[in-house]
Amino acid sequence: MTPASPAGEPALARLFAIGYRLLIDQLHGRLRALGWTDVRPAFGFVLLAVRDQPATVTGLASLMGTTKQAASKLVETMVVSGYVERETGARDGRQRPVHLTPRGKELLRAVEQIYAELEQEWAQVIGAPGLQRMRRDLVRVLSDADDGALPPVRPVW
Amino acid sequence: MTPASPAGEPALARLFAIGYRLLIDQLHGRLRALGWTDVRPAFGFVLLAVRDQPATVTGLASLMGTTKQAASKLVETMVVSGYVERETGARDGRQRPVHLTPRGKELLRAVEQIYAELEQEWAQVIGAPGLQRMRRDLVRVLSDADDGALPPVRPVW
DNA sequence: TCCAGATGGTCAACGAGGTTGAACATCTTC
DNA sequence: GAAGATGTTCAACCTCGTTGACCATCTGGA
Repeated sequence: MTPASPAGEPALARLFAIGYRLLIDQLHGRLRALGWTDVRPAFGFVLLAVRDQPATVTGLASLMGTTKQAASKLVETMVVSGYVERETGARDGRQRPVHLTPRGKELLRAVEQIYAELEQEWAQVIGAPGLQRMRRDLVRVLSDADDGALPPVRPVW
Repeated sequence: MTPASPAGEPALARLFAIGYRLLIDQLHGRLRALGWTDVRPAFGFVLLAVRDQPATVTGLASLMGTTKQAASKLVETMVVSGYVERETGARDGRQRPVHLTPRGKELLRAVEQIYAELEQEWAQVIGAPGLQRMRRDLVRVLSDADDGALPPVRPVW
């Protein structure tokens, strides 16, 4: 549902949906142009989550707002593509922490590079301060709705 | 993909995704509480599109950024639920324009009421001017990317 | 110490909601 | 008037999520 606002201005919900799609599509378009052809939108969540330290499947699931099963499938896909690996022998024997492979780190670098360019292009339209204000206000209102922390996202689409 | 920004601030793409989900989930939660239990997120696109005049299936598809087949299925679902009807005997005999039923108008009213409340609540956190600025900047940057008009959204999720 | 319950992970079956491909009716144009 | 374009729908399929069941491992209290 993306209703219009009272005054006939486009609803924020609709604008968010369009903005998300636009950024994601552009990011993946440029990734594809660079040869990264097997990257799914949801990969980004995992890449970032395991960027600095390994993460468990359950942790990923709660981060993304999906079930453990869905997160497990996603990890499996990324393992097959060679972006992450499952560890064995963690302190807690039930866990199978996930970490980046060298290829995964390469992809992460490409993603960060491209995404920075995209936000840069936005800054050229609404100005860098406008961009920062938008980010700050969004963080404020979204964490307010979830007592202080950013809620999970479902990487649907 | 929703990478982090250079400085470690949350990526706009992620914030948009969270914001969209939040608004949509809250809207549907309140709709459900009022007894509207068979409303799917994508219904909103159709409700608004046919608000003032009928729309064709093809028009709805291009508005939402999906195939005509998907739009046709969506319309069929809404017909079954009693929110819209297909017209017959349009000027162009191929078309079967879709318009709101009384029940559909009722739902539209409820949606607009609730959605206005939600944006109102946002305004209480970031201020009405902040909300308007966010909307204005989003419209600016999004229509800039699509030569002047707001691009379609895929109502996935 | 040991067992009941909680937690991490995966397999299997299923469902929602999109896509592609094909068919058919109607319009448009030369 | 016939050839192609356009509007709509049917059918088959695919992706990616869910629920339900199951197993392995950890943890806490009797």
